[in-house]
Amino acid sequence: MATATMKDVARRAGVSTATVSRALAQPDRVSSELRRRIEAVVRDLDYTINASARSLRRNDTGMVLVVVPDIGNPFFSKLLKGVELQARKLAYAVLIGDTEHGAARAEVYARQLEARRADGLILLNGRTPSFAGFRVTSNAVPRPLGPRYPIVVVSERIPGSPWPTVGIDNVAAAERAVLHLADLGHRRIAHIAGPKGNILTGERRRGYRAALAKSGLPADPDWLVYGDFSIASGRRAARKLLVCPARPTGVFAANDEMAMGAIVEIRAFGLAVPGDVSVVGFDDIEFAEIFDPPLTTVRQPRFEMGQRAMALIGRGLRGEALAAEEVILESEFVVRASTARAAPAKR
Amino acid sequence: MATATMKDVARRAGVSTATVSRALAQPDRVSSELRRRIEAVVRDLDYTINASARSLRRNDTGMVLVVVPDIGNPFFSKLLKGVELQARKLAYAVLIGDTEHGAARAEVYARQLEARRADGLILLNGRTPSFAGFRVTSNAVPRPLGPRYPIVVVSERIPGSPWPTVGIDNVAAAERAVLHLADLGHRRIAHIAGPKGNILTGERRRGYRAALAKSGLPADPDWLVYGDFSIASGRRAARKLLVCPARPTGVFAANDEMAMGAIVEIRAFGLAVPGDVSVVGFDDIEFAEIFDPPLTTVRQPRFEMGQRAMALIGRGLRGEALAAEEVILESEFVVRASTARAAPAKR
DNA sequence: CTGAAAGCGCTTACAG
DNA sequence: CTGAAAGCGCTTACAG
Repeated sequence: MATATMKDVARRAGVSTATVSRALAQPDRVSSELRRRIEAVVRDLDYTINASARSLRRNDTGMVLVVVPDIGNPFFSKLLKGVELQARKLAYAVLIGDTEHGAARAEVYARQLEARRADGLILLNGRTPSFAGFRVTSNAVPRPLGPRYPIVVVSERIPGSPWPTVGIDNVAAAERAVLHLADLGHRRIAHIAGPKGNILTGERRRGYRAALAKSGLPADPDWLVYGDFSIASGRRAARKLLVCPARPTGVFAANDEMAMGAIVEIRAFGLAVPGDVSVVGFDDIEFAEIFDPPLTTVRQPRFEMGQRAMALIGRGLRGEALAAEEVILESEFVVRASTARAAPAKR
Repeated sequence: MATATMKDVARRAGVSTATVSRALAQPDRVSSELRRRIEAVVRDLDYTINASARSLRRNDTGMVLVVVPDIGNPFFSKLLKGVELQARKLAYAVLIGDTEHGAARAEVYARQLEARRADGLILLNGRTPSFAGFRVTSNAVPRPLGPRYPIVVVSERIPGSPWPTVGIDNVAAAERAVLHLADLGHRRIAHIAGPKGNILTGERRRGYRAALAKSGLPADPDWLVYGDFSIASGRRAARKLLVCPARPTGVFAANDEMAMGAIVEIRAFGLAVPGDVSVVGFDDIEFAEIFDPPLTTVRQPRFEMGQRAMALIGRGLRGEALAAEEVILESEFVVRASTARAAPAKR
């Protein structure tokens, strides 16, 4: 049995497809008698509109695409809920694409946008998709000059991009986290950074260095180790730090997962957290609070970040031009039990 | 500047749109000279096919929809990666819809399928969408008899549904978990169950009861508490259990988050885990291993579940009829440090 | 190997 | 308030 089309509905209701279309999209432009009749037939035939046909005709889709580097990361899932909520308010559906940290997948999803399968794009992966209106064509004419659809960047800033960005002040937040360790008397403070290419890595590392400089603390290159935001990489990083000639007593990790991994490894090494080593994370994911010890960390307003991003998309969708403004939301430093005063003996 | 269409490409390459279409979809059906010329123009104009137009014409979309009850739950995110991997192999893109445990959102997403925005559907939320070909129409003729697109159910079985289901044997896995506690000498074993309507809740509760019966252990109604799979609900449940007249020494939680929440609360109460109370979880999410204590739990082959589900969809997409078979994958019981022998004094 | 033409299922000015 | 008709951008038998 073939799916019913609008034509079937029209025939059965004894009206034109134009009227059916109106009855569904703008009910008050149709007499109430016809509307009722049409609605009955729609139910009867179990009619559902063909989204492709409507999209083709109206040149919009009612969908927004969100490109995420890793859907398994709790940081993103909460943010996505914010996007969803706002999208619902605006009557848009959200299409999520997981790039698994890869550029190839990111291109695949971005192409969905180019193919007009979505009306807007939220980028969480810090990459400019190659389409995005920047390509210089073979005859050296840069075209088109602007994107044809709203794009908003979240969390992982894309320097020089023409799109609005929603995020926090990572440098300041990182600096504050490290100053907290310094205030507690720690003088050998290490940093477990994110992956090297990542923009957040640079920003948080900058905050780390600034705090060391401000506090007059040394910056031993051994104390800077790179991870990839995973628990496993936090463990690996900690193993390196633990065998440093000058072992750090404070560690600032660029996210909570790496902080947790580090703590597990520090304890396996026979040291106490925070007794021997204090550890600070970043993000404040749900598990941070119930981890042992509960993690001192930087809380990002993840839900709000998602909401704001989608709200911006909504404005773009309504025809407003989106400037390259930066929306900087407040982060919050949350002190829990993974940090403590440095042991006097160690100083 | 308007987006280039196939017509623009055709004109500029001096061929018909038919040839452009072929050059893009079936390159070897076009002479290599033309193919090259067309490809150059495509690059030049930055042409991307209009997915709506193609979908409308070909009556397919190259997309598969996955309906998830909660994208923030690590159980699902890993499963989604399995879906993604397999989808990529089959050249399909994955559209994820988060229902946030609600029926309303589930309907919204399911409607996307009805509207032909996807070619197949993977249901992780244990609900039959109201469309799905089961509705009885107003004139009492049940139609259509079968779904018009492949549907696969994962994890949360839908009893009586005509679709293939991928999952584990939850009853057996739960029974095994509880027998583990019984074997350790625990005689007062509680269960933190999932939410009441959920199918998994019933299955795991059944396993719990079967194990008690087999071990000749009492089943105090006070020891059965319902949660909602969240950390917070695990904490609430533990608070109830801790004030039972006959306090349990073993707890089987229906997922890892609730187990973790319970452990936090048990410790806050002044008891040791596993010293005073042993706790078993379910799922083996990433955090289970680095939790303190590392969680004894049931490992579900999440990635494989996703892969298998998508593989089934793939077969359906190739025209094969999908039977209502159950694909039962092996789970694994993982013993870690959250369980220990019952204290003899307590017996 | 290539093109002319029909048609996928809608929406929307336009006319009445 | 309603309908006839054009057209959105593709694909694909069919003919050559």
